[in-house]
Amino acid sequence: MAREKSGKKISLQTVERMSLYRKVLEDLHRDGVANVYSHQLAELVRVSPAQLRRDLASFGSFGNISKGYPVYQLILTISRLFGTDTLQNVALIGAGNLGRALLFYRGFEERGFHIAVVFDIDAEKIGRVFAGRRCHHIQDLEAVLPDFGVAMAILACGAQNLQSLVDRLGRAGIRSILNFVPRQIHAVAGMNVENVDFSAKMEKLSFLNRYGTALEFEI
Amino acid sequence: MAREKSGKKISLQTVERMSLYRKVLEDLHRDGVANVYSHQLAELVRVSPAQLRRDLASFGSFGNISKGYPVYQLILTISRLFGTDTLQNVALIGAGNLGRALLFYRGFEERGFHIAVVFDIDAEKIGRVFAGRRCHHIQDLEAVLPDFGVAMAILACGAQNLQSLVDRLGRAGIRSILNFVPRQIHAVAGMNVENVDFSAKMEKLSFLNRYGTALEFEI
DNA sequence: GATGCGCTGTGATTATATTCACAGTAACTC
DNA sequence: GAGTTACTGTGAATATAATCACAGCGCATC
Repeated sequence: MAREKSGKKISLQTVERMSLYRKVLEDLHRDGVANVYSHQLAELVRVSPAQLRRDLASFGSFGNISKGYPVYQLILTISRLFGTDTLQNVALIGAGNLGRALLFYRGFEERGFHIAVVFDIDAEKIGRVFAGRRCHHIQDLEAVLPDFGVAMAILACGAQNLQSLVDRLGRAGIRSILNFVPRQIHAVAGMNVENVDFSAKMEKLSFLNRYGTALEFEI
Repeated sequence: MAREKSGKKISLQTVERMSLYRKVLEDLHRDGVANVYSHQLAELVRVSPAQLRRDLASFGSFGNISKGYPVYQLILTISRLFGTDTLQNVALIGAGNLGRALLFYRGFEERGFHIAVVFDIDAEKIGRVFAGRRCHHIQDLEAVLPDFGVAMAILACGAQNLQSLVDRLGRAGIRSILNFVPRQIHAVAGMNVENVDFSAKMEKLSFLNRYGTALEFEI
């Protein structure tokens, strides 16, 4: 949990919502909107106005009391908060179907992340170039990584020896991992892990389909 | 929020953790483990033993007081809770890079979801077969969907006219949407939406890299 | 320059989630 | 069959998150 210098905590849930806010603020900016009131923005992201105001206030006050919040400036402030106001290099482990889809995905670049280097274990893929990036063998991780100054890695590889790969990444200076592999991995000291599990989301949706509207839940 | 017949609520956070539990329970089952204690399972998913016990207790008691929890039976119970003990058909909208990666992804099938039908807007793709599934034009949504009995859809398409597509899906009987498009969409009445936003997760990680360990947070 | 309006930021309150801690008990020992 | 151990399930306590509600203010209007 990060703290402001005044000692106020900023919760991770607030940080997650901040991504949402930024997303719709980008839309508003595209549409030429210069200022927005908390109740308008809150309506767009389906959050209560009070919560929005508290979230934004948690890292300083930005709202003009009669104009609302300045759209563009808020985008910049949130980007700075994330550290995505400048592009940062990330590494991709695994050039399978998902890995290659991520390489071609433009959303990362738009939000400040550049996949700079790719690793795989499949000899057939080594040396090939995917969307402008050459694929290296995972053996050469320690040798190649320093050239790119990456602090974050995306895991889209197979599940074999996953944890030892994570440990290795930690030793090689990786501080954060976005994990697409549906296995539980354990962060080494000081490392942060976020899991993306499509199926888990589907399971939640399937649960909601069954019990979400009917309030009685039978075993 | 679903309720048990006794009136106890089961929270969505509990449901999300249930996916984690099931994942590591599958691992244990593969390894031939028959029973597991709450503190062991809790350690594996990095959750407190008390929370694990409360989560599991929230839909009935299952633990044997001296053997712990029966691994296989718990997997079955959680599957039933999700409604994934039988395979269910889902629709995929968008056969771009991401959509095709999802078609080839085996994780869905393993967890009870079968992508049965694919739609796209790109004339070049209509009629082609991806991983055994023929791609239909999005125009034919209403005509084709009923053949497959799907209640869930995965959105992996472009952002244009996204909300009207969502409305259309709702009218065509889709009750849940897994949305990969990084735009905010609004569910119609009775519909559930889950968003998957890779970049948002990266933003959170990037934030943690900056402020996660150092507790002081400067504007 | 006085009045009114409607906004933000935030203390106080309520709701929700997590942890603590222990009663109750099955299995195992002697 | 009495004693010991170590577990589960759960009421009580705590911590965290969300909401309410309002003071205080900038701007518009007259």
